[in-house]
Amino acid sequence: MSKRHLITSALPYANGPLHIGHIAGAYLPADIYTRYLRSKVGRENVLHVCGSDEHGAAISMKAIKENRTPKAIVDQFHTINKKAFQDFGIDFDIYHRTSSELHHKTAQEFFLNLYDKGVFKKVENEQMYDPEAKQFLADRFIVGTCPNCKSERAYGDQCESCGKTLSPAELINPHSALSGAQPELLKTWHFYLPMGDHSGWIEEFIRDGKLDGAFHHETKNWRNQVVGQCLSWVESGLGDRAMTRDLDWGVPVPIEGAEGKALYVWLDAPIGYISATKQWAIDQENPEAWKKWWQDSDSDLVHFIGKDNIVFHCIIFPIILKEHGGYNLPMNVPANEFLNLEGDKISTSRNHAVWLHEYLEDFPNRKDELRYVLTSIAPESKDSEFTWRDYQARVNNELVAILGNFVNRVVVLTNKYYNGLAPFSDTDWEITDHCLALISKSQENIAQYKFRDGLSEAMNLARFGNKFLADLEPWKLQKTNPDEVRKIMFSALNITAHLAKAIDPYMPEAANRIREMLGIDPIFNGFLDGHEIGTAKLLFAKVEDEDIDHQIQKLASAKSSTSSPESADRPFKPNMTFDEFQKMDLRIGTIKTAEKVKKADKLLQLSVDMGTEVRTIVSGIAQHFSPEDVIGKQVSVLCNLEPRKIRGIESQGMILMSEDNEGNLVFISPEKAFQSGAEIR
RNA sequence: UGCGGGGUGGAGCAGUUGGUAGCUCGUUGGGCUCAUAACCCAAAGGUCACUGGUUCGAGUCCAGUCCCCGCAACCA
Repeated sequence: MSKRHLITSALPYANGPLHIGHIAGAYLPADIYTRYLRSKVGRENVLHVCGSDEHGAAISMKAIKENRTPKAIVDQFHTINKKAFQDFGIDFDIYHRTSSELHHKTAQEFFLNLYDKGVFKKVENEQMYDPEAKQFLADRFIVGTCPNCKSERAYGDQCESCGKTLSPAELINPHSALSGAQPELLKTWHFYLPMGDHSGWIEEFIRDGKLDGAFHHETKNWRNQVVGQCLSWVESGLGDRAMTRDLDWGVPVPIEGAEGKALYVWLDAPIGYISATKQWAIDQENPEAWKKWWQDSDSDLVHFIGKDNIVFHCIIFPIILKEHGGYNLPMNVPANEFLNLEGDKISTSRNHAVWLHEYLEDFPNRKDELRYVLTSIAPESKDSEFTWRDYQARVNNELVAILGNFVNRVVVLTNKYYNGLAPFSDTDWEITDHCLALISKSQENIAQYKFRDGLSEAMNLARFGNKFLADLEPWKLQKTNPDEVRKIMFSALNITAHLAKAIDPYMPEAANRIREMLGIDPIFNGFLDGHEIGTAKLLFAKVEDEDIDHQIQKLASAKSSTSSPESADRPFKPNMTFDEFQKMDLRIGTIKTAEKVKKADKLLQLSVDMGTEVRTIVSGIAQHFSPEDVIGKQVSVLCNLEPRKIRGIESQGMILMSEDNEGNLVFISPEKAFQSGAEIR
């Protein structure tokens, strides 16, 4: 009986659509791995689960900002993303969601199990509460004066001026970053996971691949960045981590007296893999079937994720699974690095992204082209980059010229010489063995999570085919030795059939089209005498310059257009009184000196001549202007802003700037040279 | 500055336990014409970021320096 394989793909967060970075990072490698395994050990022994992650403060905040309900937001993106995955052909057995009742129940059961075992520490503390927004505030959402250095810009978790770690209660004059209201200190309590208690076995698990002293997995197949990041966490000491939040959007903590508390989203989300499996089992009308995937020792668990998720999947979730007991721990967590786009990182807020659903619209019937390119450049060991020119080059020079062309020549020749009836001959074992060797090399690479290498081995089969034809030149021999040509074409057809198998996990549609042309099934045992093949159809079409130009333009205009989510919605602020306006002391100043502030990328320290005095002002413009650029410039200065220490330097005012949608900055300057200190009214 | 990852021919990347530096694309020359001006062959092109060290021998190990990316911080 075959081993079973349970594959999970990171649950996409349901607050936005999917882009190519998500696909290249987790879903495409997971899909390739799944397809490979299904062909190897049978469909019934492989399960691939995923779903929307729909909880957490970020969705809650987005809902408040957009004046919608959290449910409306997650419904919207769950639907969009589910459809995009389907259209792209990611082979999930189920795409579930964490807002479902089944998930809530599952997560609560999990929590209770650990709670009863005393795994959590209940810690009482006082936490800031925003009476206007009516919610507890995360530490980062509280601003106040640092008790240590008196900086007024300290956050609830840390003061950036002196670097001291703080708790919100220590802040002097704290206020909410949400509403600006004075937060109240209310008593609350939370359950914490003392991760430090587990660091011993976690370290052994990550470093040596051992669990409870016994062999668990091969560490050499784990990626550097995964092992490195986990060990660095362990070495710097695992702390206590709160597993509950004071939040009304999430899985309620199922304990009496815990009303208004929800499970921490990172506790709840990975359990989503389990509840997804349960839902799948229910859909199969075999509700207990999920257990064999999660609990049988002959089932392998693999998590596909991006690098931002590493510690949650390699440290926190394993602790939870092990403490619960009876669950398998991951055999591998092949986390990818990040994919950049046209020289810049992908950014949802700046709309610098290639959205999956838009690609599918703009390039209909070209899923495999994107799968090919994203696999070729997958950020397996370091960040990599997608450019549209590269996409075009890879499709035209590799997919079209090497793969598509080879298949086309074979099918065209067979039709031409034999009227579509495959010539029958003895199997050339040298050729066949070579094909099988390439296929197994390709598959070994997949098994070791080296998808780029595996794809390249599959492509080598097409290269081998082209060379085979060029070396033997059947089109020349046909006139003098047609018998020999029959042998050659029989082999060429066999190579093509093997090629379909080799590319199947990577490009399932192209593989199917090859099989259709050859008239064969996925399980192929050689051509029989009298086998009929179909007519030649092009596997891939060239990508034209204008398509690429269009995409590049689209990216450029997306960056500056108001369609970006950040800039689209910038309503005017409420009216104020003339008195309030008069409180502002705005004047013209002239920049005399400028220098970069040490240890801060973005800060310039300026001295500004205000006529009667010279002021020191620290401004966050270092990435846009060098000191030489700004010396001598006349600018608008807000003079009576409360002085503030930034990086230890007191800033005595604020330079007024304007910023466009691309993030470019300009000074607000007088239209001609003017007297320093002149008032602006 | 803290943590992690990385710096290899024009571009994108491999280089396992140290032993003549590889792959894909591009470039140049040639061949072929069955094929989506596709395919095949050949060539040019690298002091493996830098500096020291260990070694008979280092891209590969050790130390230091510089640079890039992500996270963190900063952006009054």
